[in-house]
Amino acid sequence: MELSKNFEPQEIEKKWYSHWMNNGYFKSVPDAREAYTIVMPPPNVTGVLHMGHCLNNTIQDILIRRARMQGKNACWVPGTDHASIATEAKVVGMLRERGITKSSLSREEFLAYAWEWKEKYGGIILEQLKKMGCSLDWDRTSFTMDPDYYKSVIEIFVKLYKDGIIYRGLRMVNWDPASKTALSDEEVIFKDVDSKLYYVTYPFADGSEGGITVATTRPETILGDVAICVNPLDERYKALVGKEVIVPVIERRIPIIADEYVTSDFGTGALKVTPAHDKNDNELGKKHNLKALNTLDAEGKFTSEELEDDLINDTIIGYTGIDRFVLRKKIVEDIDAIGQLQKTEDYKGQVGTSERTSAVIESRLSLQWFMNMKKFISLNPEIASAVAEDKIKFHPNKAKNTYAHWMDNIKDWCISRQLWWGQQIPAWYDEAGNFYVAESLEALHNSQPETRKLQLTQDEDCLDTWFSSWLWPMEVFKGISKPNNAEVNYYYPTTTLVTGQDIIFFWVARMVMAGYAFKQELPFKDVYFTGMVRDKQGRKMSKQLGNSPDLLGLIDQYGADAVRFGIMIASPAGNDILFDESALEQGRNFNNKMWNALKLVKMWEGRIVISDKLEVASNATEAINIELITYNFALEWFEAKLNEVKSEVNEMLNQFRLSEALKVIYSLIWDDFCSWYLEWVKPGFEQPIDKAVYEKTVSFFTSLMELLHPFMPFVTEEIYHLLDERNDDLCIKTGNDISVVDEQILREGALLKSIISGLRDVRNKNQIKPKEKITVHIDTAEVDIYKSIESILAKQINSEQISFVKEAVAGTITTVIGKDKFYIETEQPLNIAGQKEDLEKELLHLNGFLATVEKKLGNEKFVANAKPEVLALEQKKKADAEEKIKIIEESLKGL
RNA sequence: GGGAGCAUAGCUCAGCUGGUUUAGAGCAUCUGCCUUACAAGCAGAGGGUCCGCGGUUCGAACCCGUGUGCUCCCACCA
Repeated sequence: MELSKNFEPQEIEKKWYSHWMNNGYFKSVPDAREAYTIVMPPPNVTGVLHMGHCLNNTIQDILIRRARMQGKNACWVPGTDHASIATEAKVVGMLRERGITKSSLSREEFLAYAWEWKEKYGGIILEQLKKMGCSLDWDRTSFTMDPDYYKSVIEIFVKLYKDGIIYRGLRMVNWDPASKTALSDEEVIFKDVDSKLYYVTYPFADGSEGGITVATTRPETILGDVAICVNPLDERYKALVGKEVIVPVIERRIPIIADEYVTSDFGTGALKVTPAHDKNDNELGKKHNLKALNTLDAEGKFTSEELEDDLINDTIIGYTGIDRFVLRKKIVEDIDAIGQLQKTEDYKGQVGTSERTSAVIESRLSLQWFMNMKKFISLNPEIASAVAEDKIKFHPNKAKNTYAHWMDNIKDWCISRQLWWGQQIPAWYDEAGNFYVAESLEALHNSQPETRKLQLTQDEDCLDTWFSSWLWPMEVFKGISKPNNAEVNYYYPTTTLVTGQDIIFFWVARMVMAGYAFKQELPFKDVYFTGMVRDKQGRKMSKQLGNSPDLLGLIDQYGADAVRFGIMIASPAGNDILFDESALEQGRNFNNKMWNALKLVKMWEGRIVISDKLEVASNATEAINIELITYNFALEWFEAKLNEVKSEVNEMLNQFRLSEALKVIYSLIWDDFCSWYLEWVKPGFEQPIDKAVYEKTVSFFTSLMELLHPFMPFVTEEIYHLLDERNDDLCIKTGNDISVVDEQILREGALLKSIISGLRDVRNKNQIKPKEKITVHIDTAEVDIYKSIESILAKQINSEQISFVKEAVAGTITTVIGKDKFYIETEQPLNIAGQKEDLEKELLHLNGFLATVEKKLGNEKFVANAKPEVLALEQKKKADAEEKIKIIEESLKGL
């Protein structure tokens, strides 16, 4: 079969993915084997695959494929999250394009559109994961609004309500005016903004001269002011406390009060108090018994509904319906016009924005559902201790602190959202305003028959998305809807969770809570936190910057394996990765390298000769024996190298050091296998190859593919099948065991490599043409070792003859490698000065080195305190250095 | 404002228990090669004040202190 010049991934990827699927390799059912379970962090149904998903899912696939090849029952569960805010926003946007407003639709009509949208677009991201080679058990695909899942969420809500953990209350919440819903604290992102500090004077109500000046960043809330507050110790204002001032524009009389909360050295030391629009002001308001006057509606526009009628004047009526930011400018102008604006200063502040819509958050007084987190955690103390005590291990470990800190400072969780897309809150209101919580209306009627007579309407709101996703690891196995079923008992707790650090609070912490609270068990044993994928310059990837590459385009261009390689090779555990397309090129080149190695091996296929064993025959000629010894050396060396790397890789993967493991495999394949081993055993042009060498080579190559497969599944599966006739697939191959490493042969291999490199360097420096053959005379104490590597050495440095000598050979290039002297015969003119310079440079280095060692050994305290093995090592270093120095000095004399 | 982390070659990073040949890898760079698997390649080379300063130690990239510069998390001083 003719193999293409380069590896061509497209067809091969399609072929193998469907082959794996057709054979059901990714399916998992409980059996006697140990389970290895990963639940995929469910992407939003609105999502398209981006670099973050690519990193995250590549890591999961590596772990799951490795587990599968270790003979474990590997189960990786895919799915999507209904993502209430994000999806509802998309659907509203889609409807707007069709000229439909959400408000013109009933809840049922809107949800019909939403489901339609979900069916159409919701699966795209999962299809894209197939292109990456992700070995997910697709039969288990779940959705956080599947009927059973939905019911489970409701059930948990009712349970927590009955336990007194969920409550309803009027609180200051984070209000997103764009999506007109409350948000949890975690959904608010603070951003630095350049704003202004406006100094506004409130004149005294008694008509006396002057007034009190406050500094505010939010003049648009002035109409809701109910007091001015100063620090009780502030000498400037002490006398004014208790006086009344008049709010500009609205002309309301408000008192000056005192509270330690106010810092005297900020602004003017006087604070305007607006309990309806600021969390702190609200607290202050409660403490001092002040009214909260709301002046902004759900969309952040001015409303005068709560203002006293007799204060409403034409100016205020003119403000009606004006957006808060426009209103800010307008009010400032109006205050300036009446001479009460003292000055304006630039000010750097922070504003909270919505994680989903980026709208600036309003603090707003609102009736919402909350979860009492302190109480919840106190009932399930393992939530905090499991992570602290490493029952759940975080990688990197530092995430533990973040988790602990959040737990210690946890606040109540606002779980209601003013949205329709999501699990509707199972609470019903009667006409008197009482509410009843139950799984369903029917359940309510059954448990409280008297409610049958009431006119009940269900709460319009739905639950925070994370109130459903926290059940993910158990409910994908129906752990809530069908408690203790065989599947959940087998797969839960799951093994490893791979996710971004950014959702440690949103999701990871809450899954731990749910695990202990609802199943009395941890949800996973290890959590691998990935960093963020940034661009080459370290910037976050974002649509605005346009620096987010098109992942599918990259897969088309480089192949999925190359993309997986590229994202993994520069991906230190838990740190951000700087994505650079050149890493993908490296991956593509790596594919080609392996492909070309395959081509070489396949070329040998037709010219295999049999020599039964690679053993030195007593009756064979010396030349043949040397050849055999050489083959033996190469085979044994690579065998040892392979085993060494296998065990390193194993250790690294156990520690989640995936990037390092990949680097080690890359180097094993490219350097040790291709550059060294294959060159060593490669027969001359159109020469035969020994059967045993051929078979060993195929077996090595196979092992390499096995080792690499979790990282680069397609190319390895393809090569696996092209190497030999197979009736199995690499994807599910198990038993790539590690044998004992022969350390001695590894040392000899290292020596051989250093001599080859050293002599090639001599050739380069002396401008010996690649085609020119040289003759090498070696002065060494270890002729035996050289005998076993002689023919490899000769071939690798293009030498026609190697001989062993005991003294300098005249008219040759002299060099020293290790403790051996080499004399090279060449047709090129000798560059004595150059050789001298090199030797002297080496001598200088060795002398410097020797000096440091001698200094150590000359230090009595070192000799007295250092461990014996350290001392012995230093002595060996000294002896070695001295020996080498002697050899170089001798060589220098000979020049 | 509080906390965590980072700083090693041009770039991205290893360096795990302080001692393992006066610091390692990949990429990039330079030199020479179209050598019959591979120029998306081969061979070789150069490149470092381990952020500054101070300390502990027989010995420090590693431990401690301090300064500087970055990054992240938490916290609504209007």
